[in-house]
Amino acid sequence: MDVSHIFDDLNDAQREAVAAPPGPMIVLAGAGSGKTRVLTHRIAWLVEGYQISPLSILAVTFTNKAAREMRNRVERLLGVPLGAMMMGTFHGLCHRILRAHADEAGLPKTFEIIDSDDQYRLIRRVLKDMDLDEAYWPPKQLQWAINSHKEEGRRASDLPENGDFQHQTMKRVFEQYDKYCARSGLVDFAELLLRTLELFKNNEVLRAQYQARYQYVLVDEFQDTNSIQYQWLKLLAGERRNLFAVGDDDQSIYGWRGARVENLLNFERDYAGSKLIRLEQNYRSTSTILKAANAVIAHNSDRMGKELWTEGDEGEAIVLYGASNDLEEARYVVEHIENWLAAGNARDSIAILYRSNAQSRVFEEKLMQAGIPYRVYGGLRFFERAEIKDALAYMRLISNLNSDAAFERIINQPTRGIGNKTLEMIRAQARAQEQSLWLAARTLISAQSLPARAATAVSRFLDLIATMQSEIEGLELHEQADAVLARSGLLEHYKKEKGERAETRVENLEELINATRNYETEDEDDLDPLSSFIAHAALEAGEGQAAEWEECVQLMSLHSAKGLEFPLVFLTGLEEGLFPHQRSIDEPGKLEEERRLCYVGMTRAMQKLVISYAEIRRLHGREMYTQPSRFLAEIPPSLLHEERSYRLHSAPSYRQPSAAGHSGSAPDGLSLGGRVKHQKFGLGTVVTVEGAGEHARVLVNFEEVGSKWLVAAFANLQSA
DNA sequence: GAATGCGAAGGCAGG
DNA sequence: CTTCGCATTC
Repeated sequence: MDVSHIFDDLNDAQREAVAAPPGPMIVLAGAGSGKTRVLTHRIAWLVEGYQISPLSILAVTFTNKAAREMRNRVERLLGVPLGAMMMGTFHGLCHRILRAHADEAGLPKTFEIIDSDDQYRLIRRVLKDMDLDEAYWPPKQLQWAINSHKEEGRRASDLPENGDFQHQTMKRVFEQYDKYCARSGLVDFAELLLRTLELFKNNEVLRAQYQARYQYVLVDEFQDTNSIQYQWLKLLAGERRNLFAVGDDDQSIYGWRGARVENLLNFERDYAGSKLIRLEQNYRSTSTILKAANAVIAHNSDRMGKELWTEGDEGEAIVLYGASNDLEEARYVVEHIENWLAAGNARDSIAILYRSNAQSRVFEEKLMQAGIPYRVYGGLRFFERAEIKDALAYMRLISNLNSDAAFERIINQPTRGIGNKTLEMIRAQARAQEQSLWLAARTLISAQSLPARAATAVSRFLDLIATMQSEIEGLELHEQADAVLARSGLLEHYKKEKGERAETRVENLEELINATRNYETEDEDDLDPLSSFIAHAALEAGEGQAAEWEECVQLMSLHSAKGLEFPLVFLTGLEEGLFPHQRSIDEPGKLEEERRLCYVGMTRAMQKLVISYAEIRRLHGREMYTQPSRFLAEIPPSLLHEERSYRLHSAPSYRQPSAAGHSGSAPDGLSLGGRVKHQKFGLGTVVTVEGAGEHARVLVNFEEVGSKWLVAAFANLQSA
């Protein structure tokens, strides 16, 4: 048998990983070391070399995009379609399993997936029902807490009974929230995973069935798995222990989302005799870029150890640009882009990376002025837009009348004379009877307990939904969508609205019909097309903008850049407080994650890397003095070519991040993160410095009394 | 009940 | 600087 097409273009380490005998195995794959190649070739080798049926292989990824790409590449390698081979995201796979075994999992057949926005609304609803003040119980925090618990495999009933008041309340909200979900058949993202894990844990028959089916399990981006995902994988792999995990501890950047790098270390402990292979040869970047990235990441402790190298050229020095302010930073970046383009390079060879999405605006303005097409990743995705969510809510309600989230969203959208008062009565009824809003509304109408006007409006609405439900039955999916948009009055409502925004909304709605037309129901789904599409919309939020194939400069956050590569990369906003982010500075663990983020950013660059920072940055509508990021001082100076804006006030200070670098402008001795002592307030940390000289104000976070704004000239702060 | 205007609060990363 | 809830007015 000729298997040369599988092994020929692999290096030794890659070949060793691909050809390894079945059994537990970790591939520690550095950035640009051919991770996806190893995964795809491994699958090809299992199929051709070991004659494993593709149906016995399960490949798990984190994004739909990665799953699609893997499938395509394996198909190309093997030259045959993979058909029903299981490849997908954790969430997508769990969704399928739960659909197939809704009964066993204790879910209604028609359960629907809610995204984080729906979840947020729902939690606020619960808080209101429980008479809790949002000011004291921030819904965002509760949402975060609930999700974290679920990601660790804890349910409300697992929380201790005897915590303090805060924990007690948290527990109650959690309980109420889950009750609400159960009542309306809602499943959030974390629940999707937890439910499936519990199903496997508690149902031996089912577990055995899946273990028998998936004899080989492969995971991509293993460092991003959370606690239950890892348990899930272990359960599936079972006694056979054929778990092939690919990951990179240095690229673990989703700790805030529950990801556990420790899983990489636990793997070796849990699977005695497991094999570990390092891929350290990089095929992406110049040696200069790699040396710099290696130097930065070396400042982290708790690494599994890995150093990238390349046979490639040294390449150009990394440019480090110190700008006087954020506008100037953007000006420089755009100027640099113009030169690069003038040299004959393509626009899509360029990426501008930043820590937080808010930073994109300045770059957008300057690019627009220069007439350079660009594309911003992130931000509002297609299926997250208000008008699309409205349209989907109609579809959701039609396919599941008990969907309260959908009901609330559209009962008065477009306005049909049902106000808060009426809605509140329906809610009260629903709460009292523990039934869905739909049922509650019906009850109220038949009991004639609503005012005449409201009753007419509500029964009109109920009739509308019921009529639509019967009208669209049996139609093609896109005809259903079309009918829903027309009958609901949504399209008309947005058409009547004036302004540019309304126009894009109408366009988006039309795009939604296109999306339904192109949507192909997944093979093994036994759902009706409409429900299938709704689930698809929740699981895959879609691109930030409708696909424009014009060649564009790419703007994106560091997080969304993971897995991508560009000849020219701008790594911007390297300032203390921004990158590393303020909320990460005090905790060593979080700081290391920021450093990994920096490493991810640097290793995106193939030929040229430009790093920049600004001395003054406008943030949240305030001008702030900033200090160069500590990460800059971690790059060997010999690899850098420094350029600076002539307007800079002071000598470069990034070499000593802790020293007061702005003696000319910032008040003496006060630097961000510096420890100070105030006569009355005691010890504290400088959080923000604003203004200069006599007018300088500082925000100090005091240990005893919290944050206070002080005028530096009068505060008489001593450095401590 | 709907439209408009005001003040307070929140502000990171992503599926 | 924005968004969102709330109160006021129509």
